[in-house]
Amino acid sequence: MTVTLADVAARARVSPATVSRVLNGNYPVAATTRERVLRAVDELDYVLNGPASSLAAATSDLVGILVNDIADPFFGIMAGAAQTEISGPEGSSGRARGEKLAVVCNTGGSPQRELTYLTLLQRQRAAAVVITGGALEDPAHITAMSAKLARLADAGTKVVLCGRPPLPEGAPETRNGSVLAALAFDNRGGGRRLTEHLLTLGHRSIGYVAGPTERTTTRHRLEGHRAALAAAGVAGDQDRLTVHGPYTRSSGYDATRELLRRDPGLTAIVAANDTVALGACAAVRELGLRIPEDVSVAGFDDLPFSVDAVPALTTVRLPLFAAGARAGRLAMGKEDPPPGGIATIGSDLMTRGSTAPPRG
Amino acid sequence: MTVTLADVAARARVSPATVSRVLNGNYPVAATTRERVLRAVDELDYVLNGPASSLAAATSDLVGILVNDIADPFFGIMAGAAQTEISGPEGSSGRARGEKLAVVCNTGGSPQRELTYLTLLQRQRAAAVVITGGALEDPAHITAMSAKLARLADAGTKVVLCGRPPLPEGAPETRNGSVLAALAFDNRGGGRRLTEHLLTLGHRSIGYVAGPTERTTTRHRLEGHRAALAAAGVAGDQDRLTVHGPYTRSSGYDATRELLRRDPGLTAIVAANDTVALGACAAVRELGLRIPEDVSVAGFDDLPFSVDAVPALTTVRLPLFAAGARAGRLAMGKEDPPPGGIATIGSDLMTRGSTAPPRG
DNA sequence: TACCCTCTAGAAAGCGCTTGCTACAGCTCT
DNA sequence: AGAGCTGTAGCAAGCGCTTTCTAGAGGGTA
Repeated sequence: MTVTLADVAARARVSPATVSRVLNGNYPVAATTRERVLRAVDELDYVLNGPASSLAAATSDLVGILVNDIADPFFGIMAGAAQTEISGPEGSSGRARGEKLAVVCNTGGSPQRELTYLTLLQRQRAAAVVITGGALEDPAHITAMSAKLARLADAGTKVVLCGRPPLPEGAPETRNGSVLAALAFDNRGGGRRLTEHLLTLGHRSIGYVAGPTERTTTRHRLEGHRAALAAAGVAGDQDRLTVHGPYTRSSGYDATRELLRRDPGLTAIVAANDTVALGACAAVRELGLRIPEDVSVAGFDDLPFSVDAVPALTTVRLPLFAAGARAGRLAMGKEDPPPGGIATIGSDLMTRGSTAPPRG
Repeated sequence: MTVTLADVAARARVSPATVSRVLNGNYPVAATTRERVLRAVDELDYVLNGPASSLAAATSDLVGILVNDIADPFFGIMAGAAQTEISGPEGSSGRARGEKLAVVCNTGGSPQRELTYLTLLQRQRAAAVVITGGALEDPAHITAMSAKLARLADAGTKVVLCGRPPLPEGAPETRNGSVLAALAFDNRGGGRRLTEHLLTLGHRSIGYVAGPTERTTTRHRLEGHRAALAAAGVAGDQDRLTVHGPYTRSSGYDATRELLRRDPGLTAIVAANDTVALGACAAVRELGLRIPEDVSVAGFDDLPFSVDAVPALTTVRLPLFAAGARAGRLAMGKEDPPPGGIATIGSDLMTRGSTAPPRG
């Protein structure tokens, strides 16, 4: 049988209530008594029963972090940063006050799974939930998400969005009220500056390898791209110069071959993110073209490996770590939410070797 | 107030016991009754109280996956695969039987945090724990881990090691018995084959950028490397040709500069993993040397980006996804443990463009 | 018709903790 | 010296489920 609070109490010759209070540190206990209790805890190797504790206290110390793809450093960096803030600094004992169990849940980009995880976290009476990454723009899913988040908020769970725009405003109950804070990346602005950079270099025929359709991230980056083109008066059938696909290397590879097949005169390829850009580079090279002499290639996110690509990838840096950490602090109540609950996180254009003026 | 089982029972005009049985599906309930209950659940938007359920049933549906660095795809791939097996296929409702909440916990490589997470999971009465990645070879930590795992096992938590060698055998109670299965990568063999490949190409002066000391992964890969050298009769002060550092790009960069400073005649650099290799490549290039003409560079793991390095990285492929998935199945009891609870997972040498015969 | 199954459903006893309230010892204050 | 604090500790009532045991209904068998 596992050791219970009562066993510790018996050993320390106090009541269970006192043991509980020593462990929670939320009630005055005489130093000598505390000492005795802690010794008993150690001697018996007692570990609190989490479910019982959560049930009685009607709260839990679980904090969920939802990510679209755990194998993608884009999410890993944000999640890791958030987790650091939530779980406390390295070396903390796990017995301290305010310690939370930060866990990351991998939705695989599936809206269904996203909802499932939220339900499971609701079941566990999670203290907070951090949802990272772009959202699916399907009306049914948005409605379901809004309802689910509202219920979570009702139950006292703090909801923070990180790298995701706030919920669209809808019926009163589905308004953004259930979300403590939304930290949105400036994908539109980043996309625009990136394409402006290419335009400044002299490019006029630019292919775009977009992310999956119906995702906010995809749409915003693409909008920024097209806004830049429009502002520069670049005409052309943009739909023909755009191919959608998942955020994977092979998608970048396939899409780039397709784009260069459609229009061999392209002088630049903009990819949905760095991973996709890597695939694009591979495709360009395979066609016997040089980067950046024949074709410039650009990515987005500035993941760690991007600077090591050859040539180094021109991309848009997103402060993933800082954003994740901030989301973590918000979830822990260690930081005040931005005014209106919404903050836009800026992005930086990183100009590197993979982009250059087009030939002649 | 949130909706409780009793509310649902009242609405469906049955007893709470019946509702519980419908939800758990572990007791015969007449079809019409079940129908009525499920309708009530839907109408009230009822979500089970996890802590209460776990308390009463003395089990929980939490499964923890421990990783050393969540921002590293090495762990992300394994964790994602395991999670897929544990959480069920995409589209499952979360209400189905056998559904578990797979969560990943980021230890950041800190032994302290590793233990903390295990305690927290023990608190939650986790159904299973998957521990990924190499272990720290500190006697005190090994003892603490063994004791902790034994307690987890006692409490009915299944423990699976993935990409980590079995616990060293010690006192009876700390024997491997508490671990359901250990899936260990053949780091030694992979390291040996990699170096054999370089030796076959003709290299005799090989620098080694090792991982952090006191880690099983580091030691095994290095042992493989040295075994190959010894077998080929290559002499030399190997300690001088080895530099330790974390599994990061900058470590690879710094260590490589140091190695080439110590011995400018090196014709090859073997890195602890692909990320480190990327840093090594950057350093080599910065010194005005070409890869592979002047210096060959090799990595380990075959992470997705490695094939896109220029030149593509010669490395050792580890079946991360398959191993993670298998660990997940073992944790779920969907697969029988290997004989003796220990399985060694093979590795494949991937010969690519970053290695070539030395000059002259 | 009487008896014994088989099915379903309910009553109720916890699961191990938290916390509001009560108790009382030792002081301070008047 | 009596009243009123302050500081500690215990009592006991739940928290919302699960599950054992009990009970009644319907039906087959002798």
